[in-house]
Amino acid sequence: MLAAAAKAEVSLSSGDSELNVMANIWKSKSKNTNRKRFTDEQIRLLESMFKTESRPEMEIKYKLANELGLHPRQVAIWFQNRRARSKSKLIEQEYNLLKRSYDNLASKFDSLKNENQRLLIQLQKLRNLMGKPQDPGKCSDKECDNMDTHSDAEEKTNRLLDCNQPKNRGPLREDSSENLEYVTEEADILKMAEIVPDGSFISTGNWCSFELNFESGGVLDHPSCSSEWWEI
Amino acid sequence: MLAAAAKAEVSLSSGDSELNVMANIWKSKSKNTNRKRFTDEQIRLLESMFKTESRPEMEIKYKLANELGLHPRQVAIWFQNRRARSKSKLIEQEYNLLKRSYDNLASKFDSLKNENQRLLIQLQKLRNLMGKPQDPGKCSDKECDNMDTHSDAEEKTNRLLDCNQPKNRGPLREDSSENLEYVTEEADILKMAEIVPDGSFISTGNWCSFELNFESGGVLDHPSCSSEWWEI
DNA sequence: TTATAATGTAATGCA
DNA sequence: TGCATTACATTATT
Repeated sequence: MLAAAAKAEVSLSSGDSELNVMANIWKSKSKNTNRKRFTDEQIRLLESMFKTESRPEMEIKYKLANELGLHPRQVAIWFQNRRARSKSKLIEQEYNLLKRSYDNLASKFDSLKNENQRLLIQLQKLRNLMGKPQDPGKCSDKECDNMDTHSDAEEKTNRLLDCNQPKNRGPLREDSSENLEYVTEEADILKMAEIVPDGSFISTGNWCSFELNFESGGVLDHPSCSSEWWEI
Repeated sequence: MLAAAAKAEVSLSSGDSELNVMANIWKSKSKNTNRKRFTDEQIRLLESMFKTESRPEMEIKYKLANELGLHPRQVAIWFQNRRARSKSKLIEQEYNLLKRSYDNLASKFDSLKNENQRLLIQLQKLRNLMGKPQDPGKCSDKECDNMDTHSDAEEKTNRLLDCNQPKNRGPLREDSSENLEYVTEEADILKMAEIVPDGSFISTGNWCSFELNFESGGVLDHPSCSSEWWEI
């Protein structure tokens, strides 16, 4: 036995088959302590303890160990592993939560786009009804600008959305279909907007560039303040 | 180091209860002694193998084991553990990806909301420009007034906002009911915007009904922003 | 120094 | 074989 340990030590530097030796040692150990897999009873108590206190004091651990016929070390390790497990589970939960949130937001986004389109149509119809829609002198500068740049803004939105699509591979698989729908819809909206005879379509540079800015998320800590981008 | 190992061995032969043995083993702060870790060389080869094939054939495993001086079983287990590791890493990656996607979409949603609001305002302006806005039968009493319509829209969106505010801090809250509310919301807005007599949007229930559910939690999160309503 | 959180890794056992 | 679990190691922190 002692020879075996010595051999392990020696083979450390050789870095080869000492693993076998160690494996044997372990096996013999675990044969002695034939307690892989705690019993249900043990698990139950540990679990209930974990529920109230995920990181108990030494004393409690000792008490637990005593009650369960385990070594305090085993109890401590169990708690460690348990914490790790619960953490990784938490991550998964948060992922699912986030996923649902995303889907929800996506559907809202969709609805909002539809509404936007309808509003555009309404605007179109209204403008058509009024033969000569806007006379520049009448409306205040800003409002007038809004009017004139309406389709412009729309186009910006389109571009925004369009360039959103390719990089929006985030929400995994099924999202791609949504993206396609978005694209189609946006194209339609764009067509609608193009009907507008005011010709205020200014293909200003690519709005995608602004997209690239906030990839790290932190930039948009105040997303509701982002209204400036199309306010131009 | 060798002394430590020897100590463990001795306690084994002394025939103590196995718990004491384990205790001694633990206490013997096995510094470098217990090197069950594979060699860098071994890891390297395994790793490079894993890159090309994460679940190799039996034959390959045997060959690897032979080359590395490991048991085939060890090699198989290594691959298994390696796969598990890479999987959990993948989950984390996907979470981050999804998170970015969410933020991205949220900002787009925000922009879209702003534009939507703008469109509403424009519609209102146009309507005001036309002396005779809508036929009374269609629109509700309040909406037919000049800017009040707009205010109504704001109010509605405010409610939408309110129900969303609580989860403003992060996408971590469940909000399955929001969709329904939003749909109603949209319909109302559309109704408001509806001036063309196609009669598609007959008035539904009153939107006031859902103003009671939500506490305005995170409204103060972005006090400086005028876009609080329409907020997610 | 001890203790332990956090992370990684080898191995076990069951379905 | 896949998966959860046990045990242990390593590193960093206090």
